[in-house]
Amino acid sequence: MSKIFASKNGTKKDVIIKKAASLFRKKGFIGTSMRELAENIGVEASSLYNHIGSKSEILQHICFKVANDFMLQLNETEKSETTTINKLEKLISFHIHMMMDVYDEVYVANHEWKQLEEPFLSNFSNQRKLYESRMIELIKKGIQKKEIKNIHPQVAVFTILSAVRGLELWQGHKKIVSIKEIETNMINHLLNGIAK
Amino acid sequence: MSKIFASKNGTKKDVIIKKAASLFRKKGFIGTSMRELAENIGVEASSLYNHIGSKSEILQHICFKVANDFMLQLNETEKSETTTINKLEKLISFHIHMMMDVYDEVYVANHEWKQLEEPFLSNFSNQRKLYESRMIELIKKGIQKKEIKNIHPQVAVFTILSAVRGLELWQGHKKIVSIKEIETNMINHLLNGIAK
DNA sequence: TGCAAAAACTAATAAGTGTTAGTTTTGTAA
DNA sequence: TTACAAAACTAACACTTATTAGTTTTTGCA
Repeated sequence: MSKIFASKNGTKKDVIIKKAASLFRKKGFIGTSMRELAENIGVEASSLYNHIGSKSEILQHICFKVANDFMLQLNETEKSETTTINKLEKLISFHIHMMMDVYDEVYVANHEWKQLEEPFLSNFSNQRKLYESRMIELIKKGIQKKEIKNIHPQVAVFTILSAVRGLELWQGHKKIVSIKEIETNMINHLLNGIAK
Repeated sequence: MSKIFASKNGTKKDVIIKKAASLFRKKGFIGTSMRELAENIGVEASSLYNHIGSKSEILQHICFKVANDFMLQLNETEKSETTTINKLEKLISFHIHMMMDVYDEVYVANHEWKQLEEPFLSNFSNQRKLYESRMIELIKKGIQKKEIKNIHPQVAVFTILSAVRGLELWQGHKKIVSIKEIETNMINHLLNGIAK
Protein backbone atom coordinates (compact mmCIF):
# COMPACT_ATOMS: atom_id res chain seq x y z
CA MET A 1 0.00 0.00 0.00
CA SER A 2 0.97 3.59 -0.65
CA LYS A 3 4.25 2.70 -2.25
CA ILE A 4 4.15 5.64 -4.62
CA PHE A 5 3.48 7.81 -1.64
CA ALA A 6 6.38 6.22 0.17
CA SER A 7 8.84 6.61 -2.66
CA LYS A 8 8.16 10.34 -2.78
CA ASN A 9 8.18 11.31 0.87
CA GLY A 10 9.50 8.24 2.65
CA THR A 11 7.30 6.13 4.90
CA LYS A 12 4.27 7.59 6.59
CA LYS A 13 6.33 7.61 9.76
CA ASP A 14 8.73 9.95 8.02
CA VAL A 15 5.87 12.21 7.00
CA ILE A 16 4.63 12.33 10.58
CA ILE A 17 8.07 13.17 11.93
CA LYS A 18 8.64 15.85 9.30
CA LYS A 19 5.35 17.53 10.09
CA ALA A 20 5.98 17.16 13.81
CA ALA A 21 9.33 18.89 13.44
CA SER A 22 7.61 21.83 11.78
CA LEU A 23 4.96 22.07 14.51
CA PHE A 24 7.37 21.48 17.39
CA ARG A 25 9.47 24.35 16.10
CA LYS A 26 6.56 26.74 15.84
CA LYS A 27 4.66 25.80 18.99
CA GLY A 28 7.07 23.73 21.06
CA PHE A 29 6.93 20.04 21.92
CA ILE A 30 4.48 20.37 24.80
CA GLY A 31 2.59 23.07 22.95
CA THR A 32 1.83 20.73 20.07
CA SER A 33 -0.93 18.19 20.66
CA MET A 34 -1.22 14.85 18.92
CA ARG A 35 -4.65 15.95 17.69
CA GLU A 36 -3.14 19.02 16.11
CA LEU A 37 -0.39 16.98 14.51
CA ALA A 38 -2.94 14.46 13.23
CA GLU A 39 -5.14 17.20 11.79
CA ASN A 40 -2.17 18.66 9.92
CA ILE A 41 -1.57 15.28 8.34
CA GLY A 42 -5.22 14.68 7.60
CA VAL A 43 -5.93 11.82 9.98
CA GLU A 44 -7.34 11.13 13.43
CA ALA A 45 -4.96 11.32 16.39
CA SER A 46 -5.30 7.66 17.24
CA SER A 47 -4.26 6.67 13.73
CA LEU A 48 -0.82 8.11 14.32
CA TYR A 49 -0.15 5.27 16.73
CA ASN A 50 -0.18 2.79 13.87
CA HIS A 51 3.12 4.35 12.82
CA ILE A 52 4.78 5.74 15.90
CA GLY A 53 5.01 4.46 19.45
CA SER A 54 4.47 7.70 21.32
CA LYS A 55 4.75 11.46 21.11
CA SER A 56 8.07 11.28 22.90
CA GLU A 57 9.43 8.86 20.31
CA ILE A 58 8.92 11.49 17.63
CA LEU A 59 11.08 13.94 19.53
CA GLN A 60 13.74 11.27 19.96
CA HIS A 61 13.86 10.65 16.24
CA ILE A 62 14.27 14.33 15.47
CA CYS A 63 16.92 15.02 18.10
CA PHE A 64 19.11 11.99 17.46
CA LYS A 65 18.97 12.30 13.70
CA VAL A 66 20.37 15.82 14.01
CA ALA A 67 22.93 14.84 16.63
CA ASN A 68 24.10 11.98 14.43
CA ASP A 69 24.52 14.21 11.39
CA PHE A 70 26.71 16.61 13.33
CA MET A 71 28.73 13.80 14.83
CA LEU A 72 29.42 12.24 11.43
CA GLN A 73 30.63 15.57 10.08
CA LEU A 74 32.87 16.07 13.10
CA ASN A 75 34.39 12.60 12.60
CA GLU A 76 35.15 13.39 8.99
CA THR A 77 36.57 16.81 9.77
CA GLU A 78 38.86 15.47 12.47
CA LYS A 79 40.25 12.89 10.05
CA SER A 80 40.86 15.33 7.18
CA GLU A 81 44.49 16.44 6.83
CA THR A 82 44.39 20.21 6.72
CA THR A 83 44.98 23.25 8.93
CA THR A 84 43.00 23.79 12.11
CA ILE A 85 41.53 27.00 10.76
CA ASN A 86 40.39 25.09 7.71
CA LYS A 87 38.77 22.45 9.87
CA LEU A 88 36.92 25.08 11.85
CA GLU A 89 35.85 26.71 8.62
CA LYS A 90 34.43 23.38 7.44
CA LEU A 91 32.54 22.85 10.68
CA ILE A 92 31.09 26.35 10.74
CA SER A 93 30.05 25.96 7.13
CA PHE A 94 28.36 22.67 7.94
CA HIS A 95 26.45 24.22 10.81
CA ILE A 96 25.26 27.02 8.58
CA HIS A 97 24.04 24.67 5.90
CA MET A 98 22.33 22.36 8.36
CA MET A 99 20.54 25.32 9.84
CA MET A 100 19.38 26.41 6.42
CA ASP A 101 18.55 22.99 4.95
CA VAL A 102 16.88 21.21 7.87
CA TYR A 103 15.89 24.24 9.88
CA ASP A 104 12.94 22.73 11.71
CA GLU A 105 14.85 19.68 12.87
CA VAL A 106 17.95 21.58 14.02
CA TYR A 107 15.81 24.14 15.81
CA VAL A 108 13.84 21.45 17.61
CA ALA A 109 17.00 19.58 18.58
CA ASN A 110 18.42 22.80 20.01
CA HIS A 111 15.31 23.99 21.83
CA GLU A 112 13.27 20.96 22.78
CA TRP A 113 15.83 18.30 23.67
CA LYS A 114 15.26 19.00 27.35
CA GLN A 115 11.81 17.46 26.92
CA LEU A 116 13.36 14.09 26.10
CA GLU A 117 12.76 11.33 28.62
CA GLU A 118 15.47 9.28 30.24
CA PRO A 119 17.65 7.60 29.19
CA PHE A 120 17.49 9.63 25.99
CA LEU A 121 17.87 12.90 27.84
CA SER A 122 21.21 11.88 29.34
CA ASN A 123 22.36 10.31 26.11
CA PHE A 124 21.67 13.45 24.12
CA SER A 125 23.20 15.70 26.74
CA ASN A 126 26.36 13.60 26.74
CA GLN A 127 26.61 13.77 22.95
CA ARG A 128 26.48 17.54 23.13
CA LYS A 129 29.21 17.67 25.74
CA LEU A 130 31.32 15.28 23.71
CA TYR A 131 30.91 17.42 20.60
CA GLU A 132 31.99 20.49 22.53
CA SER A 133 35.03 18.86 24.09
CA ARG A 134 36.20 17.52 20.75
CA MET A 135 35.97 21.01 19.29
CA ILE A 136 37.93 22.30 22.24
CA GLU A 137 40.64 19.73 21.55
CA LEU A 138 40.74 20.91 17.96
CA ILE A 139 41.37 24.49 19.04
CA LYS A 140 43.99 23.43 21.58
CA LYS A 141 45.94 21.72 18.82
CA GLY A 142 45.60 24.84 16.70
CA ILE A 143 47.13 26.89 19.49
CA GLN A 144 49.99 24.40 19.87
CA LYS A 145 50.69 24.61 16.14
CA LYS A 146 50.64 28.41 16.50
CA GLU A 147 47.83 28.69 13.99
CA ILE A 148 45.57 30.21 16.59
CA LYS A 149 46.09 32.95 19.16
CA ASN A 150 46.58 31.98 22.77
CA ILE A 151 42.90 32.23 23.64
CA HIS A 152 40.68 30.34 26.06
CA PRO A 153 39.62 27.32 23.95
CA GLN A 154 36.38 26.67 25.75
CA VAL A 155 35.20 30.25 25.47
CA ALA A 156 36.08 30.26 21.79
CA VAL A 157 34.12 27.08 21.12
CA PHE A 158 31.08 28.35 22.96
CA THR A 159 31.27 31.64 21.09
CA ILE A 160 31.44 29.90 17.73
CA LEU A 161 28.72 27.38 18.51
CA SER A 162 26.43 30.05 19.88
CA ALA A 163 26.95 32.27 16.88
CA VAL A 164 26.11 29.57 14.37
CA ARG A 165 23.21 28.38 16.47
CA GLY A 166 21.85 31.89 16.26
CA LEU A 167 21.42 31.42 12.55
CA GLU A 168 17.89 30.43 13.38
CA LEU A 169 17.23 34.15 13.72
CA TRP A 170 17.88 34.43 10.00
CA GLN A 171 14.77 32.53 9.05
CA GLY A 172 12.68 35.10 7.20
CA HIS A 173 15.71 37.19 6.25
CA LYS A 174 17.00 34.61 3.80
CA LYS A 175 15.73 36.50 0.79
CA ILE A 176 17.35 39.74 1.88
CA VAL A 177 20.82 38.32 2.55
CA SER A 178 22.12 35.34 0.60
CA ILE A 179 23.34 32.25 2.40
CA LYS A 180 26.73 32.61 0.76
CA GLU A 181 27.04 36.14 2.07
CA ILE A 182 26.09 35.08 5.58
CA GLU A 183 28.54 32.21 5.39
CA THR A 184 31.61 34.17 4.30
CA ASN A 185 30.90 37.03 6.67
CA MET A 186 30.38 34.78 9.67
CA ILE A 187 33.44 32.67 8.99
CA ASN A 188 35.58 35.78 8.65
CA HIS A 189 34.09 37.34 11.76
CA LEU A 190 34.55 34.25 13.89
CA LEU A 191 37.94 33.12 12.60
CA ASN A 192 39.70 36.46 12.06
CA GLY A 193 39.08 37.04 15.75
CA ILE A 194 41.20 34.08 16.78
CA ALA A 195 43.57 33.28 13.88
CA LYS A 196 47.18 34.39 14.10
CA MET B 1 0.70 41.43 56.80
CA SER B 2 4.04 40.07 55.82
CA LYS B 3 5.80 43.38 55.73
CA ILE B 4 9.09 41.86 56.80
CA PHE B 5 8.63 39.32 54.06
CA ALA B 6 7.97 42.11 51.60
CA SER B 7 10.98 44.17 52.56
CA LYS B 8 13.27 41.21 51.97
CA ASN B 9 12.01 39.80 48.70
CA GLY B 10 9.67 42.45 47.37
CA THR B 11 5.94 41.89 47.16
CA LYS B 12 4.50 38.41 46.99
CA LYS B 13 3.83 39.13 43.32
CA ASP B 14 7.58 39.55 42.90
CA VAL B 15 8.19 36.25 44.62
CA ILE B 16 5.72 34.52 42.32
CA ILE B 17 7.31 36.01 39.23
CA LYS B 18 10.81 35.12 40.39
CA LYS B 19 9.86 31.52 41.03
CA ALA B 20 7.94 31.39 37.76
CA ALA B 21 11.02 32.57 35.88
CA SER B 22 12.99 29.73 37.37
CA LEU B 23 10.36 27.14 36.46
CA PHE B 24 9.64 28.57 33.02
CA ARG B 25 13.33 28.30 32.24
CA LYS B 26 13.59 24.71 33.36
CA LYS B 27 10.31 23.36 32.01
CA GLY B 28 9.04 25.98 29.60
CA PHE B 29 6.01 28.26 29.91
CA ILE B 30 3.46 25.70 28.75
CA GLY B 31 5.29 22.93 30.55
CA THR B 32 4.87 24.68 33.89
CA SER B 33 1.44 24.40 35.48
CA MET B 34 -0.04 26.89 37.89
CA ARG B 35 -0.41 24.07 40.41
CA GLU B 36 3.30 23.30 40.13
CA LEU B 37 4.20 26.96 40.53
CA ALA B 38 1.90 27.22 43.54
CA GLU B 39 3.40 24.14 45.15
CA ASN B 40 6.89 25.58 44.77
CA ILE B 41 5.77 28.69 46.60
CA GLY B 42 3.90 26.74 49.24
CA VAL B 43 0.36 27.72 48.42
CA GLU B 44 -2.68 26.48 46.50
CA ALA B 45 -2.96 27.32 42.82
CA SER B 46 -6.05 29.45 43.26
CA SER B 47 -4.29 31.60 45.83
CA LEU B 48 -1.90 32.85 43.19
CA TYR B 49 -4.76 34.75 41.62
CA ASN B 50 -4.90 37.06 44.61
CA HIS B 51 -1.63 38.50 43.36
CA ILE B 52 -1.50 38.01 39.62
CA GLY B 53 -4.13 38.26 36.92
CA SER B 54 -3.22 35.25 34.85
CA LYS B 55 -0.45 32.88 33.89
CA SER B 56 0.16 34.89 30.76
CA GLU B 57 0.60 38.07 32.80
CA ILE B 58 3.57 36.49 34.58
CA LEU B 59 5.29 35.86 31.27
CA GLN B 60 4.60 39.43 30.22
CA HIS B 61 6.25 40.78 33.36
CA ILE B 62 9.35 38.69 32.82
CA CYS B 63 9.75 39.45 29.13
CA PHE B 64 9.15 43.18 29.26
CA LYS B 65 11.31 43.73 32.32
CA VAL B 66 14.23 42.18 30.45
CA ALA B 67 13.46 44.01 27.22
CA ASN B 68 13.29 47.29 29.10
CA ASP B 69 16.64 46.74 30.80
CA PHE B 70 18.33 46.12 27.46
CA MET B 71 16.66 49.12 25.88
CA LEU B 72 17.77 51.44 28.67
CA GLN B 73 21.35 50.28 28.31
CA LEU B 74 21.21 50.77 24.55
CA ASN B 75 19.90 54.31 25.00
CA GLU B 76 22.75 55.12 27.34
CA THR B 77 25.37 53.55 25.12
CA GLU B 78 24.18 55.41 22.06
CA LYS B 79 24.42 58.70 23.91
CA SER B 80 27.91 58.11 25.30
CA GLU B 81 30.68 59.89 23.39
CA THR B 82 33.23 57.23 22.62
CA THR B 83 34.41 55.04 19.76
CA THR B 84 32.08 52.56 18.08
CA ILE B 85 34.24 49.65 19.17
CA ASN B 86 34.00 50.91 22.72
CA LYS B 87 30.22 51.12 22.46
CA LEU B 88 30.02 47.58 21.18
CA GLU B 89 32.30 46.48 23.98
CA LYS B 90 29.96 48.08 26.49
CA LEU B 91 26.93 46.41 25.00
CA ILE B 92 28.52 42.97 24.86
CA SER B 93 29.66 43.38 28.43
CA PHE B 94 26.13 44.31 29.49
CA HIS B 95 24.70 41.26 27.76
CA ILE B 96 27.18 39.03 29.52
CA HIS B 97 26.40 40.44 32.93
CA MET B 98 22.65 40.30 32.39
CA MET B 99 22.96 36.68 31.38
CA MET B 100 24.94 35.92 34.52
CA ASP B 101 22.96 38.04 36.98
CA VAL B 102 19.36 37.46 35.91
CA TYR B 103 19.84 34.24 34.03
CA ASP B 104 16.34 32.82 34.45
CA GLU B 105 14.64 35.97 33.28
CA VAL B 106 16.88 36.53 30.26
CA TYR B 107 16.57 32.89 29.27
CA VAL B 108 12.79 33.00 29.50
CA ALA B 109 12.61 36.25 27.55
CA ASN B 110 14.74 34.68 24.83
CA HIS B 111 13.00 31.32 24.66
CA GLU B 112 9.41 31.79 25.70
CA TRP B 113 8.42 35.20 24.33
CA LYS B 114 6.64 33.49 21.45
CA GLN B 115 4.08 32.29 23.98
CA LEU B 116 3.04 35.88 24.69
CA GLU B 117 -0.48 36.82 23.66
CA GLU B 118 -1.37 39.73 21.45
CA PRO B 119 -0.83 42.62 21.61
CA PHE B 120 2.20 41.82 23.77
CA LEU B 121 3.59 39.40 21.23
CA SER B 122 3.79 42.05 18.52
CA ASN B 123 5.05 44.65 20.94
CA PHE B 124 7.88 42.45 22.12
CA SER B 125 8.77 41.33 18.62
CA ASN B 126 8.96 44.95 17.50
CA GLN B 127 11.24 45.86 20.39
CA ARG B 128 13.62 43.09 19.38
CA LYS B 129 13.68 44.27 15.79
CA LEU B 130 14.24 47.84 16.91
CA TYR B 131 17.14 46.77 19.11
CA GLU B 132 18.72 44.93 16.21
CA SER B 133 18.33 47.76 13.76
CA ARG B 134 19.80 50.27 16.18
CA MET B 135 22.83 48.01 16.63
CA ILE B 136 23.11 47.77 12.86
CA GLU B 137 23.12 51.55 12.64
CA LEU B 138 25.89 51.65 15.21
CA ILE B 139 28.04 49.33 13.13
CA LYS B 140 27.31 51.26 9.94
CA LYS B 141 28.61 54.42 11.58
CA GLY B 142 31.69 52.51 12.70
CA ILE B 143 32.35 51.50 9.10
CA GLN B 144 31.91 55.08 7.92
CA LYS B 145 34.38 56.27 10.50
CA LYS B 146 36.75 53.53 9.31
CA GLU B 147 36.86 52.01 12.78
CA ILE B 148 35.35 48.80 11.49
CA LYS B 149 36.12 46.67 8.45
CA ASN B 150 33.77 46.83 5.49
CA ILE B 151 31.61 43.95 6.66
CA HIS B 152 27.92 43.18 6.32
CA PRO B 153 26.47 45.03 9.34
CA GLN B 154 23.41 42.85 9.76
CA VAL B 155 25.41 39.63 9.71
CA ALA B 156 27.82 41.09 12.25
CA VAL B 157 25.02 42.12 14.61
CA PHE B 158 23.37 38.73 14.41
CA THR B 159 26.69 37.02 15.02
CA ILE B 160 27.39 39.13 18.08
CA LEU B 161 23.88 38.84 19.50
CA SER B 162 23.81 35.11 18.95
CA ALA B 163 27.18 34.62 20.56
CA VAL B 164 26.26 36.52 23.72
CA ARG B 165 22.85 34.88 23.83
CA GLY B 166 24.64 31.57 23.83
CA LEU B 167 26.09 32.46 27.21
CA GLU B 168 23.17 30.53 28.61
CA LEU B 169 25.22 27.44 27.78
CA TRP B 170 27.69 28.57 30.43
CA GLN B 171 25.32 27.97 33.26
CA GLY B 172 27.01 25.27 35.29
CA HIS B 173 30.46 26.14 33.99
CA LYS B 174 30.64 29.38 35.92
CA LYS B 175 32.86 27.94 38.60
CA ILE B 176 35.35 26.53 36.09
CA VAL B 177 35.81 29.71 34.05
CA SER B 178 35.46 33.12 35.64
CA ILE B 179 33.02 35.66 34.28
CA LYS B 180 35.85 38.12 33.72
CA GLU B 181 37.72 35.58 31.66
CA ILE B 182 34.66 34.80 29.57
CA GLU B 183 34.06 38.50 29.10
CA THR B 184 37.50 39.52 27.90
CA ASN B 185 37.84 36.48 25.66
CA MET B 186 34.46 36.96 24.02
CA ILE B 187 34.93 40.66 23.46
CA ASN B 188 38.30 40.05 21.86
CA HIS B 189 36.96 37.21 19.74
CA LEU B 190 33.96 39.14 18.53
CA LEU B 191 35.59 42.54 18.05
CA ASN B 192 39.05 41.57 16.74
CA GLY B 193 37.17 39.86 13.93
CA ILE B 194 35.67 43.11 12.69
CA ALA B 195 37.87 45.95 13.99
CA LYS B 196 40.32 47.59 11.63
C1' DT C 1 -12.23 -12.09 -6.61
C1' DG C 2 -10.96 -13.23 -2.03
C1' DC C 3 -7.79 -12.90 1.79
C1' DA C 4 -4.71 -11.00 5.08
C1' DA C 5 -2.58 -7.18 6.70
C1' DA C 6 -2.13 -2.33 7.17
C1' DA C 7 -4.19 1.69 8.57
C1' DA C 8 -8.04 4.23 9.24
C1' DC C 9 -12.04 5.11 12.32
C1' DT C 10 -15.11 5.92 16.90
C1' DA C 11 -15.35 6.01 21.67
C1' DA C 12 -13.59 6.05 25.95
C1' DT C 13 -10.15 6.43 29.67
C1' DA C 14 -7.84 8.74 33.48
C1' DA C 15 -5.30 12.57 34.36
C1' DG C 16 -4.20 17.37 34.02
C1' DT C 17 -5.20 22.34 32.41
C1' DG C 18 -6.22 27.55 33.79
C1' DT C 19 -9.44 29.81 36.17
C1' DT C 20 -13.59 31.16 39.13
C1' DA C 21 -16.93 31.24 43.13
C1' DG C 22 -17.64 31.03 47.62
C1' DT C 23 -15.85 30.51 52.18
C1' DT C 24 -12.61 30.61 55.91
C1' DT C 25 -8.44 32.02 57.99
C1' DT C 26 -5.05 35.45 59.08
C1' DG C 27 -2.97 39.92 60.13
C1' DT C 28 -3.32 44.91 61.09
C1' DA C 29 -5.20 48.97 62.88
C1' DA C 30 -8.84 51.40 65.60
C1' DT D 1 -11.62 43.25 71.34
C1' DT D 2 -13.76 44.31 67.22
C1' DA D 3 -13.91 45.41 62.44
C1' DC D 4 -11.91 45.28 57.88
C1' DA D 5 -9.22 43.69 54.34
C1' DA D 6 -5.76 40.73 52.46
C1' DA D 7 -4.84 36.26 51.29
C1' DA D 8 -5.41 31.69 52.08
C1' DC D 9 -8.48 27.63 51.41
C1' DT D 10 -11.90 23.90 49.07
C1' DA D 11 -14.52 22.60 45.30
C1' DA D 12 -15.84 22.88 40.97
C1' DC D 13 -16.03 24.24 36.04
C1' DA D 14 -15.36 23.23 31.24
C1' DC D 15 -11.64 21.68 28.41
C1' DT D 16 -7.72 19.46 26.75
C1' DT D 17 -4.18 15.95 27.12
C1' DA D 18 -1.82 11.30 25.42
C1' DT D 19 -3.06 6.96 24.79
C1' DT D 20 -5.81 2.45 24.33
C1' DA D 21 -9.45 -0.92 22.83
C1' DG D 22 -12.30 -2.46 19.61
C1' DT D 23 -14.11 -2.05 15.02
C1' DT D 24 -14.36 -0.92 10.22
C1' DT D 25 -12.33 0.45 5.99
C1' DT D 26 -8.75 0.36 2.63
C1' DT D 27 -4.97 -1.74 0.27
C1' DG D 28 -1.83 -4.94 -2.37
C1' DC D 29 -1.10 -9.46 -3.62
C1' DA D 30 -2.33 -14.49 -4.77
